Amino acid sequence: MPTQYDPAAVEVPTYQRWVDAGYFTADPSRVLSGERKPFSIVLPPPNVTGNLHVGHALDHTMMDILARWHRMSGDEVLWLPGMDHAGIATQNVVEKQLAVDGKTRHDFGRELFVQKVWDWKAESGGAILGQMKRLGDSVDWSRERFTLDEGLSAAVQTIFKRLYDDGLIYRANRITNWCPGCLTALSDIEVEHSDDPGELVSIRYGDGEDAIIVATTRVETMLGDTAIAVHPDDERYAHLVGTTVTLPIVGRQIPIVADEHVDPSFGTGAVKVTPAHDPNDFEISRRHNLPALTILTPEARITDTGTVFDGLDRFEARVAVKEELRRLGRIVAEKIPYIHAVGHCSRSDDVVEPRLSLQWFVKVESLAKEAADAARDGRTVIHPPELAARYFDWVDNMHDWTISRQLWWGHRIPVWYGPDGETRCVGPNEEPPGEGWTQDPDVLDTWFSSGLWPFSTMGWPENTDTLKAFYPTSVLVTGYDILFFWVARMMMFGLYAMRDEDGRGLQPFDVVALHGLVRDERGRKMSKSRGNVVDPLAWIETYGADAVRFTLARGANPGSDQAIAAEWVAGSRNFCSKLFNATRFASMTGAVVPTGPLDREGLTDADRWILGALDRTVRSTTTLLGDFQFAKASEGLYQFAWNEFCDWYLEFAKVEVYAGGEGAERTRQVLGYVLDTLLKLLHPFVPFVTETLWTSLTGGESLVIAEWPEAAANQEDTAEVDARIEKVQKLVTELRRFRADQGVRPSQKVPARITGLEAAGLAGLEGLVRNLARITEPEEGFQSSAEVEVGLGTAGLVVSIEIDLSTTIDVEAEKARLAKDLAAAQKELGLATAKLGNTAFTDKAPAAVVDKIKARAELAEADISRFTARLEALAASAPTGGTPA
RNA sequence: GGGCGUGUAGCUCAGCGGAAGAGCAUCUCGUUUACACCGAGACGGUCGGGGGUUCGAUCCCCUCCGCGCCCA
Repeated sequence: MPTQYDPAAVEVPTYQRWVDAGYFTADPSRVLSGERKPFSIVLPPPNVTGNLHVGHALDHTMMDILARWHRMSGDEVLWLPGMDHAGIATQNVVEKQLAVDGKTRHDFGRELFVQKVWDWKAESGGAILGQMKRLGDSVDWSRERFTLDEGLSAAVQTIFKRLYDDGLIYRANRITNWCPGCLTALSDIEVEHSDDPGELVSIRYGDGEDAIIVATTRVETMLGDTAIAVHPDDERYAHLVGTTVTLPIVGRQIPIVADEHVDPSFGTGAVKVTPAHDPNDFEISRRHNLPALTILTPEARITDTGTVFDGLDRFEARVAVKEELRRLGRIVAEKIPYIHAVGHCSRSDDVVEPRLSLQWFVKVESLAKEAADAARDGRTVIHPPELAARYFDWVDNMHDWTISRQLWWGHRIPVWYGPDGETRCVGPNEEPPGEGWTQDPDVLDTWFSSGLWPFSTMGWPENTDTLKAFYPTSVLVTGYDILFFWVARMMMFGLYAMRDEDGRGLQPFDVVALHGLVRDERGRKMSKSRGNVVDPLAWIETYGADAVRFTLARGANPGSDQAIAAEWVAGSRNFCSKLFNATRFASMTGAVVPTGPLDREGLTDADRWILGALDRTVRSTTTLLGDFQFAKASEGLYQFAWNEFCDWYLEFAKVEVYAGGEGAERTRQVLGYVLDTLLKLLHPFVPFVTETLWTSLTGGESLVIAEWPEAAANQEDTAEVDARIEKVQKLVTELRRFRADQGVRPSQKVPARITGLEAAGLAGLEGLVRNLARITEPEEGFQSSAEVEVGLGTAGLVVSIEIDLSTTIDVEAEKARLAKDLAAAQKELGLATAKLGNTAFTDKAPAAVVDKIKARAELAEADISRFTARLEALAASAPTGGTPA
C-alpha cells in the first residue's frame, strides 16, 4: 500500500462504477408503494454554454451532500440534472462564429440558423455535464432534461396558453429595457446596475423670465422631449404651467405641465420629459396625453428627429448635441464626472436603453402574491431565515415581467395573427391556423421555461409517477444572489400550475437553502477583469474532487459568503491523505469491522472514550445536515477524525495492539468499527476517498448504498471515562512540554517515576501515559534530575513525575516554564478573588457560578504555592547549573 | 436616498451573557515502523471606537466609524 492517496487514479473510474451500478437512478414506485420516503432536488439548470465555475462547485457540493446523505438514510432520492437553453447567450455564441465568415443569422434564415444552434449544442454545448461528473454529482442521468427538448417545450406551450386564457399574459406598448447590442428586450433582472462616471448637463429651455433649467445625463434625448414637468405646488414655476417653451435645436413648442411625481427638491425642480425613452417620463406622458417620439433605432442611433444628428450613435450624439447646445448658449452647468447608476445588459454589457416597444408581459400581481404567501405561511421555508426579507422585498414589489425576446433561439410565442387583425393563442395539441395567419416572431424569455423546471422535468403536464412521487421537491439549493432568478419564477409557476386535491397551489420546494458567494482568498468577489477567477477543475486535477468539495463544504455557513484559496484546498487534500493513512494503519494492524453491533463489554477507557466521541459526532453530524449547516458538520468531522481519532486514539490503540492478547483483539474491533462509521459519515462530503478506503477495509459493495450510522441506542454515560482520558492527555501534554523546553528529542526515551496516579483514578492508565510521553520505568541507578508536577483540575490533585535526564537540566528553561505557569495562576487568582470579594456578585449570581469561581480560586492558590515552592527549590539547589547526574 | 448584512489571532472564519476557539501562516525541535500531504511544542487577540443595561458583556441596547450587498 502506498503512503499517499492518489485521487487522480481512482475518481473517474469510481464515478463510472457508481453510474453503471444504477445507484443514482430514482424509482418512483418505491415511493408510491410507501416503501421509502422521497427526497428530491432539481438542479437549478446551468446554462448550456457554461462551464463549471467555483460557485457551481459549491452549489453542487451542497446538493450532493444532501442527496448522498438521504440515500444512505434509506430515502428514495431523485436528483434531477439538466440545462437551460440560455437564449441570448447561446444565440450570441453561434452568431459570433458566423461573424468570423462575415455572415449574420439573417443570411441563413430562421430555420437554418436554429438548426446551426442545435448543431453547436450537440458538438460543444453542455461541457458542464462532464464537469459535474468530475465533481462526483450523484444525479440521475437517466432523467437529464433540456429546457428546449420536446417535453419541456410542450410544458411551456401549455402554461402559456393557460396564463393567456386566464388573462395573465398580455401584449402592450411599454418602455422596456432594451439592449442595442443583443437587439432584444430584457427583463428587469437581466439588467445590472453599476455606478459609472458620466456627466450631468444643465440646459436652459426658453429665455428671460420664462427660462427653465433642466438637468440630464443623456443630453441626446432632448431631441425627443415633448414636455417639461414641474411639481404643481412649486411656486417658482407656477406662472409657467400651461405655457409652452421652444425646444432648442429642434424648434418644437413643448408644454410645461404640472405633475405630482416630480421631486421639487431635486436639482432645479423641473424635468425634461422624453416619453419614448424613460419609464418615468412615459408615465407622465400618459397622465398628460403627451406624444411619445421614438428618436432611437433598435441599434441606438438617432432617428426621425429631422436634425443633422440623425444617423449618429447615441454616444456620438451625446457629444454633438451638447456642443450644438453650447454654441447656442444653452448650457448653464456641467458636472463632470458625474457618478450615477447605469444599467448594463447582463449578457453583452452594453448600456441598456429604455425604449418604447410592443412586447409580451406576464401580469405578476396575483402570481407574486401567491409566491409570497407560500413563504409567509411556511409551505416553503427559506433558510437561513434572515434572507427571507430579501425574497419578500422582491416578490412584494415585482413589476410585470417582460417575456418576449427578439431572438430566434428559444420557445417561439404560440400566438398567431390573422389577416384581419385577429389574435389566437395556440395550445400544445391544437393545429395552428392556416392560410393568411402568421406566428409572432419573438421567443420567450429563457426563465419562462426554467420557471417550470421543478415539474416540467418530471413530465408535467402529464401526471406521471415521477411527479406524483417527487413533487413538491424537498429542497432547492442556490445562491442568495440569484434568489430572484430561480426562486421567484419557479414559485410563481409552481403554485399556479400544480394543485393539491383541494385546488390549493402546491409549492415547488419545501425548503430553499441559500448559500453565499465564493470569493478569492482575500474575500474579494471573483471577476474576469480582476483576474482572480479560480477554475475548480484545475483544482480537481491537482488536489482531487474530494479536496475541492471538502474545502467548499467547510466554508459553507448558511447564507454567508466564503473565501477560498489553493492552500486551503491543499489542506483538505492533506485531510484525505490523513484518512488514507489512518485506514492504512488500521488495515496493517488487522482491524476488523464487526458485522453486527459492536460488543461493548470489556472495553478499555480509551475504547469507551473514542466510542463516546464517535456517538456524539454521529448525532451532531446528522442534526447539522438536517439544518443545512455544512460548515459545522464538516468541521466537526475534521476535528473528530484528526484531533481525536488520529492524534489520540490511534496512539492509545498502538499500546493495546502491541501488547497483544484479548485486549488487542477488542481494540482491532473498535478500530474497525470507528473507521467504518467515520467513513460513512464522511462519504457525502468526500465520496471518492471514503469509497476507496471503505471498500478496501470492509470488502463491501459500495458506500453509496451503505447505511447511515445511528448513535448507539443505549449510549453509556462516558463522563467519567472522558474525565480520565482528559487527565491522561493533560499528563502527556505537560510531559511533552517539559521535554520540549528541556530540548529532549521526541524519540528519546527517558526513565521516570510517577506518583499519585492512583489517587487521581488513573491506576490502569499508566501505560498510556508512559507510551505517549515516551517515559520508561525507573531502572537501577535511577536518579531524578527534575520533577514535573501536573495539577489535574482539582485543588490538591497532583501527579508528580520524577525524571532522570541523566544530564544536567536547563535550569533557566525550567524557571521560565514555571514562571509562565505561575503568572497565569496569579492572574487567575486575581480575577477570581475580585469576583468573590464583590458581594453584588456573590448575592446575585447563581450558586453554581459562585461555586465554580470558588473552585477556581482554590485551584489557583494550590498551583501558586506549588510553582513558588518549585522555583525556590530550583534557586536553592542549583544557582549556576543543574544537579550532577 | 431606502433596506439588509458585517467588523473576533498575520489571513479566512466559528463562538454570541458567566474562564477567548479552529484551520492556514509563523517560530523551535524531530525520519519515534499509519502519515514530512507528518508528529511534538511554542508564539499570537484591551473580540472596530465610545456610551448604556447587568453582580457580570465579545455576546443585549444606543451611538459613531469602516467595509460589503440589494433596491432606488
